[in-house]
Amino acid sequence: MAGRRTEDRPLSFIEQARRDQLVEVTIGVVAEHGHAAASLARIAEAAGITKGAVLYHFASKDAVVAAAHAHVLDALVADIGAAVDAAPADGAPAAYVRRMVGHLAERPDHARMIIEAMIHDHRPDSSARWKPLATLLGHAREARGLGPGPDLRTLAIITGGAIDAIVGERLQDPAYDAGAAAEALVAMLESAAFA
Amino acid sequence: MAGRRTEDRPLSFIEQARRDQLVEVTIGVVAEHGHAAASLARIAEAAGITKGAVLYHFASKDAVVAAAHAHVLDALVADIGAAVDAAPADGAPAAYVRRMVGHLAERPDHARMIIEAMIHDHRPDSSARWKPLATLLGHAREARGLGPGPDLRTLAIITGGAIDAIVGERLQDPAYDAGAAAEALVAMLESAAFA
DNA sequence: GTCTATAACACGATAGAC
DNA sequence: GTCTATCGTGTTATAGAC
Repeated sequence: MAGRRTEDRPLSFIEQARRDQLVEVTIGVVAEHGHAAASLARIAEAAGITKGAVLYHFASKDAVVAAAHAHVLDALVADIGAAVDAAPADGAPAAYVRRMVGHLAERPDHARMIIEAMIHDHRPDSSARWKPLATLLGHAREARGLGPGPDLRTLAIITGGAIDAIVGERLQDPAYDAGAAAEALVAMLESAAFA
Repeated sequence: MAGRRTEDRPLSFIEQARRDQLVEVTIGVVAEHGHAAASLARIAEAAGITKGAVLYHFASKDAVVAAAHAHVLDALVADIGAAVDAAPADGAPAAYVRRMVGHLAERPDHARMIIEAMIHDHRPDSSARWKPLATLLGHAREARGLGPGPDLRTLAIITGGAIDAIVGERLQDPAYDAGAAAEALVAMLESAAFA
């Protein structure tokens, strides 16, 4: 054991910097080659160091990829959370859709990383995906003084899938106007939810 | 070269049967473990033969998986094509959505195989996905005597993504009513396309 | 803190026995 | 037509030099 980290002592500044760098290049590698082809050798090469050095800073290859995944997910929830909090209750669903599309369209690497991660653990609790939007839709309906309407779970699932497809199209065709598509989706969603 | 097939002579009946069996088990293996983990060894084990025997019937591992992919795709397009052809022009988009959700909900293995395949070649021409539905929407609009409306490409992309999400939810929660979700989606689509 | 060297294994594919 | 045995490569991870 040549000094390999096992304890939970605080990270030194330079060690934190190395980890940040590795997370950064791992996002790029996964985005470009996919999760399956993101080998330790490729990550190390992209970072300009050796495989052994990577495994000094992280316990395993999966730990590197998990850290990269957590990083992009944190950025996503922070951005969407701020946008939703800044919107009035009856406009929160629209803000959610707009910011989700905007965030991922602005960060193609993050979008691809999230897609790859959703694929890799192929038993993700899908309710984690649609619950937040379903909750926002429920509150928005209350704020507008409306009674019960169409199934919010289905509405949230449809909207989530539509967001993925818009972002995916934008990834493949950078000329595609994802913002306009988001507006079309918002119009469809509000017309269905607040009919 | 121990008799390995390289020519295009017709397949014998038993050879065709072996290929069909291998395609069948490969669909199951890919659906369960994912494309990346669908190794030659696993496919061979699932079929009850050895790796060498698999590679006698197919030129490579990729050829086995490609054959399995082609099989599920053929079944999909045949089923959806028949449903669309049987519907009137102004009802074709609804028939497309209903049959797509129905077909994939009834065949979880096929659905997972298609998902995995879309992931694997991660530069698929996405227009192949939305063009057919966009065309149906255009014809339906003409059949109803309507003028130009919202962007059909975006409408088709949104609908396609929503279908994927509904099928995905159904895969994870077999109790989820995919049929009702398809009806909700059809209502949203028609209200947006034929407004 | 980073390196080299290597262990131990899974992969796809081929060769040749039977 | 199917087998065993094997080659060559790529993989994660560890051990130990520096």
